Amino acid sequence: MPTVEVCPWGGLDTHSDHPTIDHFMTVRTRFAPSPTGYLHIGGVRTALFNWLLARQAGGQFILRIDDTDLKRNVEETLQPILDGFRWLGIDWDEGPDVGGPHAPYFQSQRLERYQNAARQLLESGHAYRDYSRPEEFAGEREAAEKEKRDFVYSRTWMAETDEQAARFESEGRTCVVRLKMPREGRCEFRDLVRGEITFDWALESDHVIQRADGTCLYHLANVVDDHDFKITHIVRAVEHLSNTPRQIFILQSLGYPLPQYAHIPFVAEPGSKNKLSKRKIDQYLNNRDFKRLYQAGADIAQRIGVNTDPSSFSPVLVDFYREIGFLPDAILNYLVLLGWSLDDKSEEFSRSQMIEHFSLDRVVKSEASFDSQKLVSTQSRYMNDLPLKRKSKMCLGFLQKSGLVSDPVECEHMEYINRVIMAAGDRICMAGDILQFDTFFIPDESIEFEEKAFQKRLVKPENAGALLAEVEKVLMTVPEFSAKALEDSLHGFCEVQGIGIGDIIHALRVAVTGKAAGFGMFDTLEILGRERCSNRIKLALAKLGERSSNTV
RNA sequence: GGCCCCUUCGUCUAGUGGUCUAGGACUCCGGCCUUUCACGCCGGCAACACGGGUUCGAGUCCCGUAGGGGUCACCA
Repeated sequence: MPTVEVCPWGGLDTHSDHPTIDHFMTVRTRFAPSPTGYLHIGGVRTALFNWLLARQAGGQFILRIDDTDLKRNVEETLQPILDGFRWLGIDWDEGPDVGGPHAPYFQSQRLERYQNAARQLLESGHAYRDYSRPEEFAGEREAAEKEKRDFVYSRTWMAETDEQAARFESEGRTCVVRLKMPREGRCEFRDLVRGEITFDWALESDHVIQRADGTCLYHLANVVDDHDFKITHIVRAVEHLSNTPRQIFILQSLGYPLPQYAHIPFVAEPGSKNKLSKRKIDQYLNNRDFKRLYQAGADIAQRIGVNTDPSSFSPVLVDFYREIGFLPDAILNYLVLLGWSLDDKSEEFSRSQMIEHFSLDRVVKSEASFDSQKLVSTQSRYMNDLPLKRKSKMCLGFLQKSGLVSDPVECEHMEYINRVIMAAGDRICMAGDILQFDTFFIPDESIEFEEKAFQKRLVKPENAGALLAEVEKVLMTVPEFSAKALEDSLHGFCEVQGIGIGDIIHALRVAVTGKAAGFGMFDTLEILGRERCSNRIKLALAKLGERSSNTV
């Protein structure tokens, strides 16, 4: 078996120039997460590419659970992953919860299938019982390493007949099943992203596919399942590239057709080419942009009572974005451009546009670093395009979770919230940003004046207090308390006083909001309303009076 | 270390031998607008890893070198 011809179902010529889709067969792709308790952003990217391919071709996207080796509570650790996909709108046609014609979709429930395949491999001579003890096998490998030569197992403890097996067993040995890999020739296959790939068969070692206790290993399970589920395109991260020869060997030995392979680059760490990992958050936090995103998220999370421990709350995990009010479409748009592009200009892709335009032949080969800035920028664009109603609904959730607004919300209060959100405009990037404008939702007496701003705008300018007191009178007498009328009145006031509008507005802003920066001044006044503006100005003046009497 | 893969601005990318004096996006830096912040608008900085070929001509093809990454489990 020196060379492999890639030839999937339907007689598709994989060496043609149109490798993406075979119109004669249904495209079926899959994503096979391990139930780890969280959904990794890199995994989402891989799933997205698979999903896109299936949706584009009108095929199926399957979710299969790789739990062969896991003793932990699968249900509990799987749920966050399913929730994550649902939130993102990446739906699966077959898999957990939805079932399907090839059920079960949990590898832990398919052991028998793998054992049958192992038996078949044994019978056809493509695998053998190996009675070596672990230290014996390892010893051979270490010896090879020491002598700096390629390791080729001697197969000393290989049993191909029952007599041989009996002899080893009489020595008290137990056996595993190993692949009997070819020792000459090359394994050649075509990768939809990388082109022709070649490996020497002789360098592939005899991998174990079944343990002594009868349980089977990942590569066997993987290949058997992909075949059983009729997967046509294996789109996976490039770290699986070197696993492909042994999988092809299993496939071939079992007489199964080969799927199309596409090894996509993985998502790399910010500013490096290492694979993005959940465990290295502390290190990523040294990256300015990454830290900024994390901090923005943590600020929001703290106010709504979400744990901000970076081991479970981090920009590497999808949950992070859901917690702080990102839009799924924005995340998908960002991710689809991480390793894929349509042309030299297109940046915006709705779901349907992604489905329409995505193609594996435009996937790049090199790894793409995770860039939190660009993700935030994409999110910001999507948020600004969101209709007010949806934006308000998202923001309302955060106001309620932080206790700023009652749940359920009163109808007339909703109108007030809408006005705040409209005035905030693009200052709200993620929905949780609404909490930065909490000043509009607190009782007047709870207002806290930013110390620095208070000093600069109220304490330091000599006549600020007197001016502010005058302004308060003006506000009380304005016939209509609207942004437009307020603007006119205040401009008029400034003219009379012979000052610029800038001489009063900063003090006014600090007085009514407590903050140095915010939305348009007149919008702010209108939203707050006459009475609250007056209350707050009086509070500010009182505080100012306290100050001067203290310092005198 | 063996094998495999990758290498264009800080980042994501366009580019398939000839207006590429390398285009776009994000970031960054100026300026304008302005009552603050943000937006917006205008402008700017910034890249073909290196060395050999092939060719009239190379970011684009070939060969080396260097660098980076992945993988070499009775993990997935």
